[in-house]
Amino acid sequence: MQYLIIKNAIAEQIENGMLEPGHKLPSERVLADAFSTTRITLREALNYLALSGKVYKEERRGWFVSQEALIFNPAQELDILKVCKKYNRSYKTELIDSKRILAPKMVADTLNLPPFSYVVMYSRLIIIEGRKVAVQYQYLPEALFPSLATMDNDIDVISLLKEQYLLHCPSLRVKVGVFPATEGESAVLNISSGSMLMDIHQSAINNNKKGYLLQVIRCCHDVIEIEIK
Amino acid sequence: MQYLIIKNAIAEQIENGMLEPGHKLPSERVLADAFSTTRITLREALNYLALSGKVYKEERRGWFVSQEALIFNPAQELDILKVCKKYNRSYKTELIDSKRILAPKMVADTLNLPPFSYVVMYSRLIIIEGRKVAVQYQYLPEALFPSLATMDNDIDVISLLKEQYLLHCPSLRVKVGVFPATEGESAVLNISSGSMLMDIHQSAINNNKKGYLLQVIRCCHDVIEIEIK
DNA sequence: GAGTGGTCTAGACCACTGT
DNA sequence: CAGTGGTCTAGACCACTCC
Repeated sequence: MQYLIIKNAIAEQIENGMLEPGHKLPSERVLADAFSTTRITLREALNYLALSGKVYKEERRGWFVSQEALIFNPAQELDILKVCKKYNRSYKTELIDSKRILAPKMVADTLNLPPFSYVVMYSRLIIIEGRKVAVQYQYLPEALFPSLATMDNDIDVISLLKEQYLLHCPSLRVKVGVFPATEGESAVLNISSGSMLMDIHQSAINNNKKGYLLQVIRCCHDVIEIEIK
Repeated sequence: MQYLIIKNAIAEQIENGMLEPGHKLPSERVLADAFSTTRITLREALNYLALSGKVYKEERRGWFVSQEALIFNPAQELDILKVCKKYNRSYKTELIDSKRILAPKMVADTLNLPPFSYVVMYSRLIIIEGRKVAVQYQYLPEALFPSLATMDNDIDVISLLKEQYLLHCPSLRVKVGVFPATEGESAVLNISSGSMLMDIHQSAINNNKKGYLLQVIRCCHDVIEIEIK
């Protein structure tokens, strides 16, 4: 199988440090020529390489060498940017949207909200080392955070929680899966529609079974490794 | 984009119950004809559909409709077959291999073993509803289970642990990721080389920091959803 | 042995990116 | 505007599965 040979050849170049994290690979046509094959076969090799987390693709921009994965413990940590800091990675977030909505079923179920509850939702784009790597959604029940309903601006949800609630919360409930990107996520992350994202749900529930935060992180799978201790 | 239209059309058939879990889809050539396209484009649609966990492929056998995912809590449960029982799914395991080996670095690190420790390793194939869905590896330090070294046969590791150790273990340490199948795994699972598998590491460490089990489950990603409470 | 999926060729056109 | 990736066509041959 030619595509496996090509995949391994490129993987070796990366492991030997010939291609540094973040760098762009030569264009598909150049690589196809170099391996005396067609673009279809070459793309097959790159797609498999991407599954292994060694390279990633940005829509219409090309293929890039992945950084080493960040190890993240979603049962104890809400703030993924803190992990970036630990790894000395540059990072940035951008507010995509914030709004007050009727709690969707998934949110209401997770946070044990009564019917017709409103939640405030923030969605943010997470950018690490200049790469758009994840979308983060935070849902806060309006009943517990009445002041939020009147705020349009970005706020630091995690600090807010720490002040008000987090001390009473022994640990987070976590759900992890792998699901394809929605249209919207593909657009903001610059990835092809339907690519696979790692899906991390973290919910903070107090001892009275009241949920005060659901955070959903949808992240390119080569970026994060999950470890729960 | 034609392939997205095809993907959605097939997804709709599944959601409407026209295609039942476990059933085989028509052949690629038939489907390509039905959508007036080429096999390449049709395969692209199916590949994306597979990412979303709605269908899966068996090597050279065809495409099948996925079952609903099992929800599994790896922080509290070692035995995935118990979960099958809960969901009323038929299941079976087959011993692939059992041997005594020098602990690989990953195992020694996880279980805090001294250099040159031996471990006993069992690998098993997990079959649910007739489908080969996962490979399970169990590593037990020989020092803690001296009787195992002389045994060739299959044993129920989980029962053994429960008897000897598990009562002292408050919870398991878990690591989750997404990694491609190795050659060997592809072969036993009947999936294409390099397809994506969900990777679940569970380690049982006692209060003296002695590790007495590392279990690694490598599972088709449409089969399991992970939930940690 | 017929049919299937796995792999590959050799092109093509379009929309978009980067300069 | 040149070059890139995204998508698609219309074939082909092989190895394997299933009957």
